[in-house]
Amino acid sequence: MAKLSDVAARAGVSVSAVSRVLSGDPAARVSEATRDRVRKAAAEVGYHPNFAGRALKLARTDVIALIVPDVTNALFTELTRGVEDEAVARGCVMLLARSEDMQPGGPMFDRLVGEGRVDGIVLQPRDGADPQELARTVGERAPLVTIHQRIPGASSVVVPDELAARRATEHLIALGHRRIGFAGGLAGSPTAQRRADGHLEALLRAGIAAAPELVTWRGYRESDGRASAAELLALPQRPTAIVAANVNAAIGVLAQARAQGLAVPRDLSVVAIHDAWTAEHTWPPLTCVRMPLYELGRTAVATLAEIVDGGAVVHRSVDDPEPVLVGRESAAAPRN
Amino acid sequence: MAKLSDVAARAGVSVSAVSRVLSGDPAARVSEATRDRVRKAAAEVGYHPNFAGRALKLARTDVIALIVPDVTNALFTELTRGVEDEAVARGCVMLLARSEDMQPGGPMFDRLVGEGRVDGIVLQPRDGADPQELARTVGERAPLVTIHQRIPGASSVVVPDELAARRATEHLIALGHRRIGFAGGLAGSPTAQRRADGHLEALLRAGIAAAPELVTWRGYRESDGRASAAELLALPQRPTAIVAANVNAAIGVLAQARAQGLAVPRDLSVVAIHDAWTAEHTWPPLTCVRMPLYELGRTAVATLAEIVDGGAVVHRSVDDPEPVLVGRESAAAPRN
DNA sequence: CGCGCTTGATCAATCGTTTGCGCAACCGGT
DNA sequence: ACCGGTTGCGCAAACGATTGATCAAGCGCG
Repeated sequence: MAKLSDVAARAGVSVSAVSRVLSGDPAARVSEATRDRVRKAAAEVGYHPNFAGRALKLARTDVIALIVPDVTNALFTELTRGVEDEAVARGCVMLLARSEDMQPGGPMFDRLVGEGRVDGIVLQPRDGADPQELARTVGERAPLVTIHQRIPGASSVVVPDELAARRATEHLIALGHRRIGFAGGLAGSPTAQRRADGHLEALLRAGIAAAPELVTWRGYRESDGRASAAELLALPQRPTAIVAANVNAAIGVLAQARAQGLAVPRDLSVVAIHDAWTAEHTWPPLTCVRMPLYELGRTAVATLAEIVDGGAVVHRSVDDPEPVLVGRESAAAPRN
Repeated sequence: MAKLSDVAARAGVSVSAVSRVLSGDPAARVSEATRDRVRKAAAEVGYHPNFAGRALKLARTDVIALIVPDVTNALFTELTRGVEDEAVARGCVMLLARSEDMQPGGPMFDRLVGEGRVDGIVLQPRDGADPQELARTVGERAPLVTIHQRIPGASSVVVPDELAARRATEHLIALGHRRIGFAGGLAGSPTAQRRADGHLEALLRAGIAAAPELVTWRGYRESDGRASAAELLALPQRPTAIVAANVNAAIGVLAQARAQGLAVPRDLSVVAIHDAWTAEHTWPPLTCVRMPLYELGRTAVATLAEIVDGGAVVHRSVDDPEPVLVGRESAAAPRN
């Protein structure tokens, strides 16, 4: 692999000159003729600055880690794209990690931050993770931006969960539903709380009395959604519609409905919060409220960059674009 | 962040001594007393060797990249786990590459290999990728192990595609099916070829005449499976069962069957090659042939390590555990 | 007592890059 | 011709870890 001194020799100048030219410092005093020769030589030998040498000198790796609970979750496609696009735009490479492996305090995590392999971390904590502990194990050791959730001392970025849930419920109300179940996330989870709030707000605005038994707190996974649906559909007076707080949970809701012989949307309407490509392939295709996850990813990286550069802790909500309803076929008017 | 000299100062020895103790070289001549003091001091200051310094000196980063066409594909969960486990076992960090940019030839890829950020690459080429071109853009620039597919000059690791397909078809034959469709992968793809071969082999062994119109070559995605099913189910004499060469395609097959009002498995049996958690949540849950993808991942990394250490190009097949049929509810005896 | 050998530890060079500083050469103005 | 001010470039010192070379003791042995 070509190094700086190779380029220097080829161009007949010193390594410092080459470094200055290639780093593109306009304040550097190098003649245009030399610049040309250097650039030409660099191109000829296919020079790329050695990562280790650079990182050692600059105390910076231009690597940021994105840690999510499960990389194969279709929901993370958009988030990941956003993170990566913004990272690339800032000249960084993204290191994608599964949080099972990257448990703060775990061996891999120690290597990442302890050995200085990354400049900063964008973390989406697992539901149920302890914020205090995360603050200790992560926040104190590396620049950190959390997603969906705040932890003490770290910046955070969220999406308008409450508004999205409200939109979902309002859509069902507009279709004529009055008894609407809510298949929510885990009780402790901040997003679960916000989404439940949004749902209740919609009911309130429509003058519909909220019934506690119509709200479950089981989680965002497929099996959680299925359990939620089983609970809601076992109610004496069955809901005619269910808002699933997560698109994966919604898939579980569909499965449970099918298992009970209920046709969607004829017997039960379903609206999910979040959109993902999987929602197009369910039966019926899921009506969703799409969240600005791509922008969430970009904003997270931008925020992280501020922290790395010494900026203050900040909390942002990504409100543009707004959550928008994507109508497919899982929601219809109730069959009186 | 604590460095070697900090530990040295605290233990009252030189940096070289510390380095030798901490690197665990048994040949190093250091007294047991000093070793203890060094280890104690290192633990006290929480020393982790600086990545950049180490990489610079050793010309090695202990990072391997796993490049797959699409990280959110549920199929990659197992593969990724295998790769990561083996990487960790060998003291490496796995860099999971997602974007189109990371694909060979993209700008990020150039940074990865050009800047020496990774020691080697485990690559699952996209279907339809040109082997010659990959050999040029990747194989010549970094140690490389490919998955599922060979490219010139690089080691490769595969799973027994042919056997798996044979098992799938044999299962349907055992259930009594005689007219069996095969929803295959892209025509040029080596795995598609091997799986189709296995399917035909099963028919041959059972003395069933193969009909070319019962084999499609559309690809592994959901939409491909759907198109394949549409094609097969439009045949004058409809197959009573379909083997989907990929679990994602199988989901598409289910969707198409449903769209045509066919009940699975009453009107149509479906068996998929590969297993993934998504297969448990379809309707009906998919009968699959599970492939040793976790072991594939581990073997790929082990093979890559050999190459990095100067080993010769080698081609392996992961045959343990064998492909095994996971019976769920999408396959049954044909009606009448 | 001196020699060779082993043991325990330090010195210093090295990896590739960046960057503050110094040093010529050259400019225009007196 | 002299001189302050620029311009163009190279020298050399970091950054943190590894490792061959080196060196001072200590020991056994004749």
